[in-house]
Amino acid sequence: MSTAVKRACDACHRRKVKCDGLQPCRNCDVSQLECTFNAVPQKKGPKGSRAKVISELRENQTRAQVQNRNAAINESTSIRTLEPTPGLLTGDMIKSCIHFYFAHIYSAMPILSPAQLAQSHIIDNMYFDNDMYCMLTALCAFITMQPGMVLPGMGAPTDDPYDQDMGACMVTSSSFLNETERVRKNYEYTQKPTLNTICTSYLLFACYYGLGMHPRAWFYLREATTLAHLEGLGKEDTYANMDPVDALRARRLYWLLFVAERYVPAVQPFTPEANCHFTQSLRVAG
DNA sequence: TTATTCGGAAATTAAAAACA
DNA sequence: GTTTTTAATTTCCGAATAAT
Repeated sequence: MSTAVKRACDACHRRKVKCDGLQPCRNCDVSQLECTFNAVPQKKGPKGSRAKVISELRENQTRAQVQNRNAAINESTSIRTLEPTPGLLTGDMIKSCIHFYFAHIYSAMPILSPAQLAQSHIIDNMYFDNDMYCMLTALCAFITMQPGMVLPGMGAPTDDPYDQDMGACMVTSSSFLNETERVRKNYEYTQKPTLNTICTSYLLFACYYGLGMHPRAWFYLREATTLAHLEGLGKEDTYANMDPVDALRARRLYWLLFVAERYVPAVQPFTPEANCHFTQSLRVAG
């Protein structure tokens, strides 16, 4: 390799080509450029304390390691949090809510089938069926906020809707509500909606309506209605090929949505009484 | 085919640190 | 003080790209 010149001219420096150091240099001569040395060379060598640079690098590396670790933790957490939470929805809770539903709600909201929910494998398989899991969590969220509902393992209900048990019910209901929405992000429920998908949207509407969160409630009502139309529940032909039990559910669900969009009062502040009023208004409309 | 550009390896240089 | 280490800067090789 040829030795480097002491200093390359401005043009050779800019062009990153070897300068022969002559005046003018061969490159400038061939290119018919003025061969100049106007650039002021920078001072070479470290500036300031080297120890400072090393400690700064160490600090940066440590910071990067911490950030990477936090990112890894966040990533694993975000993946985990979209899965159903083991143990949150117990068999006892589901059975209690289903019992309460058929005893007090079914007459006003007959969108679930007693025969279908009586099958024991539903609870056993719910962790493998996001649609069913979300429908059950939404159902439990709605039922546990109903006045008179007693959580499994708690005492008899009182007449005071603001007592401690009622508070526990609302906390439980809220956790089921969050669980439903969280797990729903885990799969594309709008791609192949089922009756349970539409029921879940409807139950979310009912929950948020009961909580006085009307914009969110109307969002879910509209979602349920849109999914129902996409599935053709507004056409009689759709029911011809359906299982008779599902057809009955679907027909009731469609008309319940129809009624809810037109007759449920638009704005009400949340109170337990308002929640009762909502359930009663469904009975009247039905 | 020739000319030009430019990424980056290697060389150069000087300041800071280590050592006697 | 001298030597070693480290880091900033420069030179220019050679691959990629553009121009003819």
